[in-house]
Amino acid sequence: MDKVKRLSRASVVRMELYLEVLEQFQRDGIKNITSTEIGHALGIPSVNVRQDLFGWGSVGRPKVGYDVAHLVKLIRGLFDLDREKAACIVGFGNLGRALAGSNIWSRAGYRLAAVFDADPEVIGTEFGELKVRSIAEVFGFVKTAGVEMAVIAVPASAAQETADMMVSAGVRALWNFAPAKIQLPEDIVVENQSLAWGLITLSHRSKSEKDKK
Amino acid sequence: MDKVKRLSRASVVRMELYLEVLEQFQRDGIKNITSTEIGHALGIPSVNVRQDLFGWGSVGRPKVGYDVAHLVKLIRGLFDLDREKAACIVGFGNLGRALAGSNIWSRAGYRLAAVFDADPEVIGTEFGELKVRSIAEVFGFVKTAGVEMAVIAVPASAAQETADMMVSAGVRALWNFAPAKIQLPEDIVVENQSLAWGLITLSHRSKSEKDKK
DNA sequence: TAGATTGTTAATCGATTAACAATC
DNA sequence: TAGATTGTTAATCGATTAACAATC
Repeated sequence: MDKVKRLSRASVVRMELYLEVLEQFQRDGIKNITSTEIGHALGIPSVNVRQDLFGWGSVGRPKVGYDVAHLVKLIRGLFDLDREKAACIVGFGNLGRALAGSNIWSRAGYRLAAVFDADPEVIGTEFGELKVRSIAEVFGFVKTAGVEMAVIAVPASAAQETADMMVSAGVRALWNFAPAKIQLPEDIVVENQSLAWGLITLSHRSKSEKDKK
Repeated sequence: MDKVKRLSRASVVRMELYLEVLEQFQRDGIKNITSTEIGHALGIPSVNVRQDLFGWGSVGRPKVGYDVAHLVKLIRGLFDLDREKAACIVGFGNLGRALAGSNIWSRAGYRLAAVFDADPEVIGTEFGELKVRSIAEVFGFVKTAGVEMAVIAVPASAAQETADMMVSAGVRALWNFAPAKIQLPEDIVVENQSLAWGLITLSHRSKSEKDKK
């Protein structure tokens, strides 16, 4: 078995930040950038930047730095941002609507192909170019449209059931906003982004900061 | 200086999950729970649970496990969830609305005290019991209402400026949804929850999963 | 050339996992 | 008592930081 090098999770988070800085530099027409400059823009040590980049095909020149365009291409490739991937949202409440209306999709290479809801009142209403579909259409649609990823924006009580349905319909990745732990086969990618957890973490960190004094 | 023990970030995330499991057990009227049961419910090893709990005043009895109510109180105390803290949202677009309408606040001990926006069209409109206020009111309101935390739900281009304003108005913690790195004094707590980053991470993990095969 | 910066290995640090004695 | 489970220390693992040679 080949030993596949893997980006640590911390590294992934930082790389996303590098990408933002790099694209800003690119827009400004700057051709080269040093690890020191990237680090400075983000408030992290330059060695951290170099270590993250090391081993992924980065090519930097001493005294000059890295080629901005090359680094952008490298990171976008690593993250698979340049391939268009079809996604859908399940649950069209406030959160589903907020996500549908945001501009995050294209930036990460996703195309929002469908929106599903269980509420007959909501089904059939239009949102931009999308029409809200019934949950009943999931199986057919996911297969024909080649949907790879589903956003779980349903109540916690329906999260597991919804996730199971999407996976058996053929979806390989889930972005879960329900405050519930979802159990799925290991080869399904689940990224949890429960807002409740974020808020609780914030409460904890605020308290810790206060306790310092 | 006293050496203050700190929860690692990973530990914080797990503790939030424990709390959910514990409160479920509590609703079911179960008095005791073992680390094995908690671990099993979440798919993590029991030793991990015990190690997280160790040193924070947990009291378990061999063969019996931990007292559910005691553990709940312990974690809620650690996270400061039982004290009512005033919060506000800045930016009342789709995301701000989704957050305002969600039920996450009380769970983490926050009370949504105000909503601010810059758009004259939006200012003055009502949302539940809240009226959308003008940004101009921030300084007065934060001080009199004792607002501790602000949600940054404005476009990335306005994030830094908005954050600076909130901090100088007296807010000590920020929950930042803008895909921008905000630079602030060290004693201000910033929790980043940029949705764009989550989506990019998902793209990366999907690709890694595919590459395994 | 001298100085700055990368590439890479080694050392440190912190978190997870293993081991096991204490105890109910 | 025997067995299960906690509490706690030690070992392992992985990520961060330090060090420094290579090189532009």
